[in-house]
Amino acid sequence: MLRTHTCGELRKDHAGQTVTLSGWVHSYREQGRELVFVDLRDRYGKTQVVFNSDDDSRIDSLARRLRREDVIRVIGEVRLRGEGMSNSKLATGEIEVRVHQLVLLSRSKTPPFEIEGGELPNEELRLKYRFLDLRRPELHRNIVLRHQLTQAVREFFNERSFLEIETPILGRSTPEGARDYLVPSRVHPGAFYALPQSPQIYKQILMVAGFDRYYQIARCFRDEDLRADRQPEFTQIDVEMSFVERNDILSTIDGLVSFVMKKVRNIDVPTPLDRYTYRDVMERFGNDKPDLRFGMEITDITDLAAICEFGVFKAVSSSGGRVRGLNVKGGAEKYSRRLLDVDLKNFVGEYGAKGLAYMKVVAGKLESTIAKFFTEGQQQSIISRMQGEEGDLLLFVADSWKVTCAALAALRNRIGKEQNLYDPTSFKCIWVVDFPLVTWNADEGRYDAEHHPFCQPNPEDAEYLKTDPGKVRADSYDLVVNGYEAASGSVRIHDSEVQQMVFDLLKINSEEAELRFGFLLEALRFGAPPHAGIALGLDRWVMLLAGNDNIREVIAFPKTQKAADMLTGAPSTVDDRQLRDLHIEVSEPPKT
RNA sequence: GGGGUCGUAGCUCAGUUGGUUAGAGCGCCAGCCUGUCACGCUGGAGGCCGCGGGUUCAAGUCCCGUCGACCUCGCCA
Repeated sequence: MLRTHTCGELRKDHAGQTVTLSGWVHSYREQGRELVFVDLRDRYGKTQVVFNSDDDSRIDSLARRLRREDVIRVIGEVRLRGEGMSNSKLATGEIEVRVHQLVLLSRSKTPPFEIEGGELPNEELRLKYRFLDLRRPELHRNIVLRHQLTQAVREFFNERSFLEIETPILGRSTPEGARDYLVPSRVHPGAFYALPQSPQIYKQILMVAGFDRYYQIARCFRDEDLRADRQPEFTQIDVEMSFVERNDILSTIDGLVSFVMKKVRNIDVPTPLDRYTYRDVMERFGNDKPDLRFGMEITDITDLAAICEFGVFKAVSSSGGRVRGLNVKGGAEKYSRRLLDVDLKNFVGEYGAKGLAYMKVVAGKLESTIAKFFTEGQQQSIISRMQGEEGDLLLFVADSWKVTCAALAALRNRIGKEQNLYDPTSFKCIWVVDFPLVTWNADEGRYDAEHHPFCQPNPEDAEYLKTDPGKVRADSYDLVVNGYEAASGSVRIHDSEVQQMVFDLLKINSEEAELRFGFLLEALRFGAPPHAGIALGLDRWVMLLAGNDNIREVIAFPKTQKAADMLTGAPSTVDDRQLRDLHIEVSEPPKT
C-alpha cells in the first residue's frame, strides 16, 4: 500500500507514529526558504504536512516545486501542533505530519478552475473537466449519497425476499410512449434493437414466470427533450410483486421510503403516507404532482364570476371555462403593480393564460381596477370564499379548466418559493391515486394511455369502459415528493381478455397488438398471477436528498440539454466501414 | 419545434449615449518571508471580446445569421 492512513484519519492519539499518506496537494504555503506547508487531500479529508529544514523533517528542492493537484506520497511523523497552531476547521487540525520523505507520484497541469473556493465555472467547462469537478466536496458527497441510497434500497428489498434480476438492454422497439434510442443490428440488415424506456414488459413476464418479488436498479433511456430533472439515460428502482393489491404496493413503498430516509439522512417519515386522488389534487393544487410543503390552495369562483359585470369572467364562465384563484396571504403590499401587470401576467402566459386578474383586500372590501364590476355582496362572497383578510392579495385566472390548472399550479409554486412559505430543507411525500386510465388525444382522434397500456382499469368503473372511457379511473398511483414525481406505478392487467379490451380502447387492433406485444399477451394466457408494481426515479430521489434541484449534480457523468457528453464528445460520427457493416447510410452529414 | 438568459484574460465578472491604450478579483509565473492554514508583501505575464457577415470615419458595444451552455412551453405511455 502506498499509504498507512487516509488524509481524514489522524488525530492527536496518533502523535509519535510514523505514517505514510498519499493524496492531492490541495494547497501550498511557503514560509521562507526553509518551511513549507501542504494540505494533502483525499476523499476522506485533509491533513497538513510540513517540510521544515530546522528539525528532523526534510525540505528539498522537490518540496518547493510542488503545485496544486500534484499527487504525492509522504512518510513522516505525526506531531501535535503547538499552542495556538491547531486549526479547528480541519478534523485533523490538532496534528500535522512532519515529512521525512517525499515522493512525487504524478504532476498536475494547472487546473482550469479552482477545486474549492471561488465561484463555480460555467457548466460546460465543469462537464468537460468532470474529473476535476468531481473532486469538489459537494459533488463528491452527492455521489457518495447516491451509493448509500442504492445500498439501502438493496438492503430493504433483500430482507423481504425480493430478487434482483437483470433484464435486457437490447430489446424490442414499441412505438408507444417516448421516442426510443435505437441500436442497428449488423446481422439483421435494416432491423434495430431499442434501449429500454423501462423494464416494464420484462418484469411482468417475470411475474408470469413465478418470481413473485422482483426489483432492479435499472438504467432506462428516453430520447425526449431534457429538463433540469430529466436525463436521456436515468436510473429507476424498478419493483414488481405478485398476488398483491394496490394497497400492498403502497405500504411496501411507504416502508421503503421511511427506511431509506432514516438510513441515509436520519429523517423520520411518518407512515402511512397521505393519499390524495388525482381529481382532488387537480382541483386544489392544479397539478398531479403538488408541492404540499405549503398550502395556498386554489379556490373556484366560477359561479360568482358568472353573475358579475366583468366581461372576461362572465364570458369564460358562460362558455364552460373556469375562474379560479389563489389567496396570497399578506401579499397586497409585496407585489407591485408592475410585478403583477407584467411579470406575473407574462409568467401565467407561458401556461396559456390570457391574463391575470388581481384584487387586494383593503378595509374589508376589494381594491382593484376591476372591483367596480362586482357588487358589494359579490365582493363579500369572494372575500369569504377565498378566506380573505386585510392585506391579502387575490389572484385569478379565467380560462379552460386545463389552463387554469397549469397556470395556477405554476403560480402557486413560484409564489410559495419567493414568499418562503415553506422550509426548503423539509420533505413532504404523498401518494396521488386514481389517475384517469386514458386521456383523449384530439390530434389522433383516439384515447391515449395515461400511464401505460398494461394498467388495470378500476373495476368499479368497468361500466364506463365502452360508454365513456374518459371517466374510467386507473388502478395507478404516483409518489410525489416536494412537487416532483418520485415514483409511478399501477396494478397490471393479468387477463389477456381485459388487456385486449384496453388495446381496443387505445385503437391498437389485434393484429397490431399481436405484432407489438404478442409475447406479453401470449404470456398472460399461460397462467398470469395478479401483479402490480412501481418504479422510483433514483436520480430524483438522490437529488432531493442532496437538497439539489438539478439532476446533473447527482450523476457522475451527465449529458447536456442536447444529450451530448462534453467529456468524451459523444455522440460522434463513425467510420464509413462501421456504417457499411450496419447497413446504414447517412442522409445528412452532421454540422461541424 | 417555440420563448427566455448567457458567451469579454485560465476562472468569475465589469465595460457608460459606438470613440482612440479593454479593466477588477481570484488563479498562474518570479522574488522575499521559519508557524502558515482564504498566509502576507513586491513585481510580472496573460485577450480572435464564441464564430461569420453587415452598418459606420470608428463596433466588445448597433443589425442579421450561426454555434454552444443553461432555464422553460410543447414533448417525456
